[in-house]
Amino acid sequence: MSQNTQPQVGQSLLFLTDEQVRQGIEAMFFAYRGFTADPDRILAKMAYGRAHHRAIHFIHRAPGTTVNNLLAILGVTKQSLNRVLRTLVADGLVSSTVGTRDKRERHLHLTEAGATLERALSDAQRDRMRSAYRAAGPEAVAGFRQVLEAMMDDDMRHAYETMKDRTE
Amino acid sequence: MSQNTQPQVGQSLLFLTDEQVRQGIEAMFFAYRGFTADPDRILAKMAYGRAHHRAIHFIHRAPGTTVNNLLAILGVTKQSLNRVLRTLVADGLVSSTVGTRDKRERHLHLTEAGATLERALSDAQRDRMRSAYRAAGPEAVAGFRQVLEAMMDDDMRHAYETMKDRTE
DNA sequence: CTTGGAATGTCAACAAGGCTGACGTATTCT
DNA sequence: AGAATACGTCAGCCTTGTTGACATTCCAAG
Repeated sequence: MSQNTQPQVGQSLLFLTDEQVRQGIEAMFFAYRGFTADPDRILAKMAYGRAHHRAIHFIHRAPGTTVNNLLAILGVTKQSLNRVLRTLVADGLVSSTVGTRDKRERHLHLTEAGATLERALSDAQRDRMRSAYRAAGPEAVAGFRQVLEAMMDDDMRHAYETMKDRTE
Repeated sequence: MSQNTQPQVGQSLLFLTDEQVRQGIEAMFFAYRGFTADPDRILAKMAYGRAHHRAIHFIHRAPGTTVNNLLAILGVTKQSLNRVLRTLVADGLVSSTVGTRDKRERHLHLTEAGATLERALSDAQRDRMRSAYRAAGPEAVAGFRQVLEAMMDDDMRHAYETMKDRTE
């Protein structure tokens, strides 16, 4: 674990000290708390949690997505997602319509009310992200994204790239 | 990645499109999953969860820390932390000793067994972080850290800086 | 046409890990 | 002496994850 005691190795190796890496780990931990803090505050006022936010986010992002697809993106069991989805449908934030080609599938869309909540949540989260971006600058943002992408599991990176490409 | 096709407009405004920011949000979501995946696998084999990992991590990081201090860093209630701490002490991974200066305080340390688990967990997590760092390169890492720091709440940034400085 | 399998949904039970509120005990500070 | 602090604990609640079992609906292959 304790590599890099030789001085001449150059940054390409030197910057990877355990200490450096662990600071990254802690930064990730603390930053994720900030990342979720604002939407969490909004959600707490209603009877919703982070799971509802995630569902709403990705339904907004990929309208008409199927339950199975959403399952894969969110990485939870269908029972777990179903509980969340049921309340969202019951509360009129999400519509679940039977598929036309394959009637076993349900296609999920946000209703007006759902879209309104989505906007409130993502505005809050984007504001923080935007000011972090602004504070750090464009090059930092590029690096930020590069490291995050390299940190993902392969299948998650694939899901991420797919969604990314949809709007580029 | 493909904004800024107009060269002269200036990155300072252009790079902050909603789309760009939202991709950052999703990158953060997917990356955090990768970030926790490896330790989670280890912890699942024992009867432990992410909460135990966090406690162990910060006790390792700040040996002798008090319960109150740990509370503040982790951002949970003492009841919640106590539940975790109780099992860790009972299992002989953490020692809790009465303070010398102030006998109300308990100072927390990892035992040998606790340190061994800590190493296993952080090795797994560091490996992923390290390879992400390596893939992205030193400048990307600097940017990554800058954005994360800008994303934290003020008090968390303070806690983070304090711990960072301890070893610099 | 029947049957097997896939996609979806539902019910039940359970666990982790957050939370609040209340209370008790040491200890320290004022 | 009395207030404040640090810690532990009991009890109860919530969200969100898990398994397991089972029904329904539909597609497709035999």
